[in-house]
Amino acid sequence: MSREDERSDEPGAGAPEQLALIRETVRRADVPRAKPRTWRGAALAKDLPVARVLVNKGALHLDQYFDYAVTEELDADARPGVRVRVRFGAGGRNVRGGRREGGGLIDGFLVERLAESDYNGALAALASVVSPEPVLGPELLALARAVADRYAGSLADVLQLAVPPRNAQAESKPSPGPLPPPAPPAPATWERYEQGPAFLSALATGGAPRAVWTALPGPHWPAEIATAVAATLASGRGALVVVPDGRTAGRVDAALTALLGEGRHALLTAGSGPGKRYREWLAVRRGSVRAVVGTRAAMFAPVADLGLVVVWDDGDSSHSDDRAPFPHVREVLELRATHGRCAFLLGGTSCTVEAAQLVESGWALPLRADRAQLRTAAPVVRTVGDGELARDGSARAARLPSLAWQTVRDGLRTGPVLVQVPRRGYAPRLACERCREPARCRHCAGPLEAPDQQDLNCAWCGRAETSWHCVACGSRRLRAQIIGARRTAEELGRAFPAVPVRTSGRDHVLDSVPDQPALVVSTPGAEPVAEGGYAAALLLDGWAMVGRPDLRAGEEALRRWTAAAALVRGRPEGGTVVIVAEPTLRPVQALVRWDPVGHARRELAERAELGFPPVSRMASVTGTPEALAAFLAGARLPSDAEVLGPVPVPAAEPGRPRRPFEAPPGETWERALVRVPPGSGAALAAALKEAQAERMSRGGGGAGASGGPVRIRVDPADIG
DNA sequence: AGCACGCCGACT
DNA sequence: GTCGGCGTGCTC
Repeated sequence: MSREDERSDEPGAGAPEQLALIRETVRRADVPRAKPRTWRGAALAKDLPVARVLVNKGALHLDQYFDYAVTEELDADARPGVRVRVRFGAGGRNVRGGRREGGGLIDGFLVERLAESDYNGALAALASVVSPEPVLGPELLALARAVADRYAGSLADVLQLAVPPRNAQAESKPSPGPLPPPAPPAPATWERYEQGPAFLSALATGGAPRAVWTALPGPHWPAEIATAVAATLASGRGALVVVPDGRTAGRVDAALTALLGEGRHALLTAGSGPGKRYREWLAVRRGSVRAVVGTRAAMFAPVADLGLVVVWDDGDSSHSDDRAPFPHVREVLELRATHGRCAFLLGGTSCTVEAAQLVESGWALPLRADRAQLRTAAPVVRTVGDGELARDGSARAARLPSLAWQTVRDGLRTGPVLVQVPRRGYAPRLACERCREPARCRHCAGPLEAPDQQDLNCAWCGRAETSWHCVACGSRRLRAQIIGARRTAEELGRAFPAVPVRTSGRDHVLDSVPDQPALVVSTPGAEPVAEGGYAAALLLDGWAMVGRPDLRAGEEALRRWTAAAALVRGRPEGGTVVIVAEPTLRPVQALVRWDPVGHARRELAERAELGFPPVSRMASVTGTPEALAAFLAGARLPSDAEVLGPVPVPAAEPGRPRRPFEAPPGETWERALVRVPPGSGAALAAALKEAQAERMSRGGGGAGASGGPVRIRVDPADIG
């Protein structure tokens, strides 16, 4: 392959002159088409001799197809969807003596075979077909295209996330034949939801319902997801389930196996290793497995005849990919449901603002249980606020209010008790000292910060605030919120010396704990499942959660609290939750009433009023001040776009690895936010992509005179 | 992004 | 006459 290419310019080879001739000819404007005839003497494929190739390079101005000539030798293997290698790069031009070299071998995907090319020049030949396995089908290509457009990213970048790296061993093994569709499953615990059985029968009969499902607390949701998958399989279609982490994937996997047996579904998680994962992916791609459960990369899984997509717990941050262009599972599955005409199920024990918006806009219908069902499934929730803590003298001494104390003691008589403690490293947010209203900028409503503990600045637009007062109560005093709960958990352990203490956290996550008295101390998200449900839970991270400097702080707090509380036994079995947090706080009230949907809807209404995502759409643009200024000056943003900032972004600390949107150590970068009203999101993404493409091709892209590259992120996660 | 072309001044 | 500086533009 490549050896042949490099040798072809040796003296005496007849082809170079001929090639030069062809090139001279096609460069003239009166010869519009390049019709490849020969390549270094090698005959071209007789039928459809042009291969349209997506070159695997992320740069945006390269976000286009390139045509290559298909030699007769590669004709049979060079089918649409296969991985190919091509020569790409400058130097492929007509050098002295008509030789052609340079431009390294680069990977790509063959997208299409054509009779002729619309390129005004001579085509280079396909260097090789990496493997005849077609990995990029038309549906996956269309999806990747839509995701790239949605996020102002390049197709190549998205495909890097969507198509796993090749493993020759996995390809050499044939996948087993597909099993016939199973019988439709019984609704089982779906009966607890008013629309549950109707939703299942719509799936089983080939329908495409869309639902936002507020799952009842308790252990049934993995089986409920499995039942929805089984109903879809019964209709002869495939199904895809995406969950936040491998542990959760394991639970849904077990539920699917229990319901459907082995061989009907694939588990796509990083935990299974690249070889096994690629083998499973291939089984899906080849149509021998019709159902998939996996973590976020599985959102692109090429399930044949997709009939249902499911995302569980869409508020979990790991649903957001950490590589460009940072697609979010919920958004990608929305695209799949819309384009592929398939059913959509978004489930969780809590409710994100985005999920509430899907219902509000009429795109999806709510799938909820009535209050009676909820009262059976949910534990009792009690609060202990600052006031009570202060009044309760003995509590202050023990650093734990007596209600919490009693709840733990009583719970330990009948089973394990969960204690949720905050993780380290939450930056405090400024709020009104009296009423806890977050301190916001009066111009753009961004969060206020006090970087030097002295002056107030807006984290979004950078404007200084010199005379802040609370918009809710008029107070002029601010407080930064602080924590002290980890020690409390340690003290609890000492107070019950006869009871074993188990911990679950970042580097040591427990899957489950037995149904025996124990104190289980866990950070949010790492809570083990208790086999018979927890007897009680103590949520000690109230302030840390609500005080995070993030737009989603309230929603995120409620999500983590409900996730922990959902592991506790229901009210009839005596399940009790105590949360140490101010009972007037909105997410605390929502937990007590177990009303995550109401909370999300209120947040949504506020976001709409303030012009926040997801009602409006935002994108961040980051780079050196010069690069950012040049980019914003050159971009043809939609007329309704509003630019906030720029503000300086913190540089990375020299020691630690750089986070995605930090400046390199020692450099000063800035960030601007661009926001558009509902309906202009696509126009914004297109404008940003166009401006980036123009910039890359003109300014040389690199650290040239134009000030270096800028980074674009649609739906930035960290907007304060 | 790479990378080669090409137009310029200094060298054998 | 030829080497190599970097500014400019293209990649099927």
